[in-house]
Amino acid sequence: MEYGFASPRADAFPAGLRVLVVDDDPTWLKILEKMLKKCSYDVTTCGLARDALKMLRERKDGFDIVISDVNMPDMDGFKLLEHVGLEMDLPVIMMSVDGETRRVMKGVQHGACDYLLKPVRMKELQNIWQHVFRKKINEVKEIESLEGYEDTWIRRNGSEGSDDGPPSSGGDTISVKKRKDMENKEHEDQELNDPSAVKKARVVWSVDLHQKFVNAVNYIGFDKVGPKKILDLMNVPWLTRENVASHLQKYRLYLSRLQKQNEPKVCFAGTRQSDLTSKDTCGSSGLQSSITMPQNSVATGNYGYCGNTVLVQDVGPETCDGDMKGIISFLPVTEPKRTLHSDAYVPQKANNGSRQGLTRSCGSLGLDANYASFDSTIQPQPSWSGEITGMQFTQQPKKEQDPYPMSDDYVHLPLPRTQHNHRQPTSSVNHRTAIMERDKATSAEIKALLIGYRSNHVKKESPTGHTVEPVSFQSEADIVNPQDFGKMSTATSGSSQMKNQSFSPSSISNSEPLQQNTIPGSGSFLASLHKDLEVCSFQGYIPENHFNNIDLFNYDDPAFSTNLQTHFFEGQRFGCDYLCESMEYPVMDQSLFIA
DNA sequence: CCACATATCT
DNA sequence: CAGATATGTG
Repeated sequence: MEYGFASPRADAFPAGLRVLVVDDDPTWLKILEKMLKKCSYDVTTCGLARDALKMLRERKDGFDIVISDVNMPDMDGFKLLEHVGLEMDLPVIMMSVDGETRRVMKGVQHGACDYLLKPVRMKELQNIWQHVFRKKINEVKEIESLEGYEDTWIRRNGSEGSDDGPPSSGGDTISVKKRKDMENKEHEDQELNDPSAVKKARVVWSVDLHQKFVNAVNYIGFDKVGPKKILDLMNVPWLTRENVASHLQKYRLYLSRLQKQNEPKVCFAGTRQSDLTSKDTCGSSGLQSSITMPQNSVATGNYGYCGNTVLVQDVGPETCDGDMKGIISFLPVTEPKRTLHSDAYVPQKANNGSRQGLTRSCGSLGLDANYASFDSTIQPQPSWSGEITGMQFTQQPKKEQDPYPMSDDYVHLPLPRTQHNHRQPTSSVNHRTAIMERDKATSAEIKALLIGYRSNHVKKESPTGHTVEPVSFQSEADIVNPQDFGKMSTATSGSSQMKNQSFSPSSISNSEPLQQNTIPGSGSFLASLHKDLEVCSFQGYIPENHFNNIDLFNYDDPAFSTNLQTHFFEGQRFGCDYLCESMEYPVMDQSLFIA
């Protein structure tokens, strides 16, 4: 079966993979070209990012993958990456001479599917096709995940503009549809001419969909969510308000359950983070935190499970340094959520009470304190939202139970995917049509590992039209002092405290940071989570490709991804560039990685 | 009537 | 259990 590669030589895949290499250094360009050709790839080189972009735009389906240098005079490699991610959803591999983590981090955050260090080795190039392949697979999965929607899904084809992706292997697509049609037919027979009697197709909240949902929720702000708003934000045509409402109901339930679980153990072990004002530049700080964190936690012996512990153990300290892969896996970034003013803890109607509490606590989970200071800034989202254990958004019932749409990159690189999924509001939605046979083995293995989140960014405007804080702000506030990670611990269920935060950055305290998840033995949630992690992540693969890390990362990643996405999205929305500058994702949800 | 929360059903 | 649907409220 073909994989939908537009490549003329799809049959010989990966030979013929169309690679676009962008590097301002002609020497490198030559070298790479040679190497790539040796791999039987169809190589196109380009010395200017601008030209590359132009080329890509002109020949939308002309390439399968892009390899770009980071440092280029005319256009920052990241910028290019960003554009590619947004406009054509192609896998992009970044490369540079130095492996400065911050840079790599940035690349990753911008959606690079891999990051190569020069000199690039043949072996690495030989394997780049994996990214393309993986992407294809993901696309397929995505489609599959829509099967549950029966006819509704068809609309996707029509309504969504698709710039995306290579023409699918229509055959499969069709077959998928066919099946649906059949199903519908059956129903129709029963309900014949009374359309009103027809039951609505059940919405299957795939990881993906859920992801969007969570994104929307976060975006709106926990205390302000409403089905309608979410629906709008999600921008999923066939979804109804009821669907969302229902899901929201479950979601809340889930969250409150979660909260309850952790609530009891309240304690303060957090340290004050007296001044966060340090003006660290994004990426770096995030990175730093992530990297250091493990060490700290280990050293400190504190709640070792500050998430990364697991990773630490597996990865080994060395990783904390040069090894990108390792680092990346630490990327427990999380992103602050913007909220209209969530700190304002506006008491709502009585019946909202519970929710409020929830909100609050969620906040606390995510270093709320840090964000609390700004009004319409960000708010950490309940990172655990939707992940793992509890709320199980459907694992697609269909074909093999691959619950998680694979994300592009996991298989071999530990890069969380951020990328290409972010689309401009307008161009939104990918249209994936390719369907291919799934590599069973692969999927089985990876299966639960990742939750590829695919973002779909939210719509354009904040519904309320409120403005967004300057990002820089965010950066400062969000940055988490690595040192504090080791000490994170529980806190009261934040609510009370949070709401009274005196919104001043300096007073930010970390006292109630990761509370819930961090709590030792705080319940089965953790326990089970841990188990899951172990089971899913390590089985069999540890030794390989940093899998362990990525696995972990992705595994519970919905939150992360969400965050990343959101953040990214915001970046786009608000201009963009801040992304590059303030991409730092505070480390936080390590709790999710509890060991 | 709408949007929402909540309860209950499937 | 997840999601749909019914009911009640503002």
